[in-house]
Amino acid sequence: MPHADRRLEISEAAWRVILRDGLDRASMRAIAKELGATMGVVTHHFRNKDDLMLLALDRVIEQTITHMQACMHVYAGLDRLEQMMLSSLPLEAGEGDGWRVWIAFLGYAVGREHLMAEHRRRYTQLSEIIVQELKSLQVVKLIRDDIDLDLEANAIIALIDGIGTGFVVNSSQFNPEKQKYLVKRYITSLLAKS
Amino acid sequence: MPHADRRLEISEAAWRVILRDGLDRASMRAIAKELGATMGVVTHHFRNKDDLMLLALDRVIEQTITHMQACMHVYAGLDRLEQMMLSSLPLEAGEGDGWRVWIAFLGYAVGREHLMAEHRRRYTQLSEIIVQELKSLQVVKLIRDDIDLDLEANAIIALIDGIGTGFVVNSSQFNPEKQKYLVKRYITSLLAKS
DNA sequence: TGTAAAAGATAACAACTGATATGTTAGGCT
DNA sequence: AGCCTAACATATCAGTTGTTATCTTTTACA
Repeated sequence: MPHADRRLEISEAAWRVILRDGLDRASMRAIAKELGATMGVVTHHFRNKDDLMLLALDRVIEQTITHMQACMHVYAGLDRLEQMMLSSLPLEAGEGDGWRVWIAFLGYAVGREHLMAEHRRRYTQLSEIIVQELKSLQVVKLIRDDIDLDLEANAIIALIDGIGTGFVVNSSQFNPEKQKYLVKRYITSLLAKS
Repeated sequence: MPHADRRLEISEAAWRVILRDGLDRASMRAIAKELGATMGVVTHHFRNKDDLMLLALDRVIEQTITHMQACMHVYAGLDRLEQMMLSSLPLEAGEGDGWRVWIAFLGYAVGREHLMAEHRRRYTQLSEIIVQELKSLQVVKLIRDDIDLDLEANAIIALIDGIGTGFVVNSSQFNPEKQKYLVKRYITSLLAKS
């Protein structure tokens, strides 16, 4: 495997082309040009285009999960759940790029079962993390004990996805405060009655 | 403008190609072949490819809104809000196709501001309908009067989007009962205290 | 310093794209 | 019948795509 750093640079150039021109116009030539190089660089570091796109896609979700797990080490209890949810959202301006690329790839996966399976794999992975988080909150009786953990985890992902999608379509409708409010309100609905 | 019926047939063929092969592989030749005809049919009824895609996209959202407004005439009160939300969801098997095509187009709109603006237009339209519905429920004191209507409408759309997206990625996680449960639970959180 | 491998550049390829021009057929109207 | 227009078919165009092979340059190491 050639130097991983160069591969990352190329995948970042791919991101920029996708964001500027669209995923279907992110040809290997356009990506090389964005990088300020020729096609030879791209073909030397990637077997084929699918190989390149797979890395670009991986970096979207890996970034999310990494960011999320970083928050998990800092916080605890209900704060941790809140931060996990907030860390995925496009709170600050410019953080919408990850969401835009992700949506481009999700749309690209329609009609490509193997790519959709990759998305499904990541969804399941994310769901398991949240289930475990909810379970630990249930053990210490911070949230209700009659919660269907699997369903609740999927509902949380649905809420985050919905907000992220809404932000991509119309960023003005979800400023950071509104995003935080929706997350906090959701968590409140899970609290154990005291 | 040539016969509208034929244009609809072509746009339906486009849907089938998009669902089977992906949006970026829905070439005019592939669509014509799916229709059982040649390119001449497509070029005769559509100015260019954008014209075709615009119609295919319009039919996604128009279908949703039509379906929603049909429910609005039948039900009333809180039931009406519930039905409005449920009517957009992929409750029955095969109803996910609309969602799949919509997601394909949303991903396609990344990097194409004029297409994203079209999505934004529809989002706003949908939001206004829901705001009006919530307002009428507030007037008759069925839901709390301290609700930020704009934010709440966007939150409802976010929930629906999230569920729809989750269904497209992994249809097994949201069977009809779970979808209904999430919608009902959400509506419950809006109820006026009695 | 010499050399082998990695990195990159260039060129060519067949396949496919959207657009367009032109040829052919069918149906309605006078 | 004659004619005209919509509907469709066919062919061709330049441009772009991913892939591959073959060059040149740079880098690392002995």
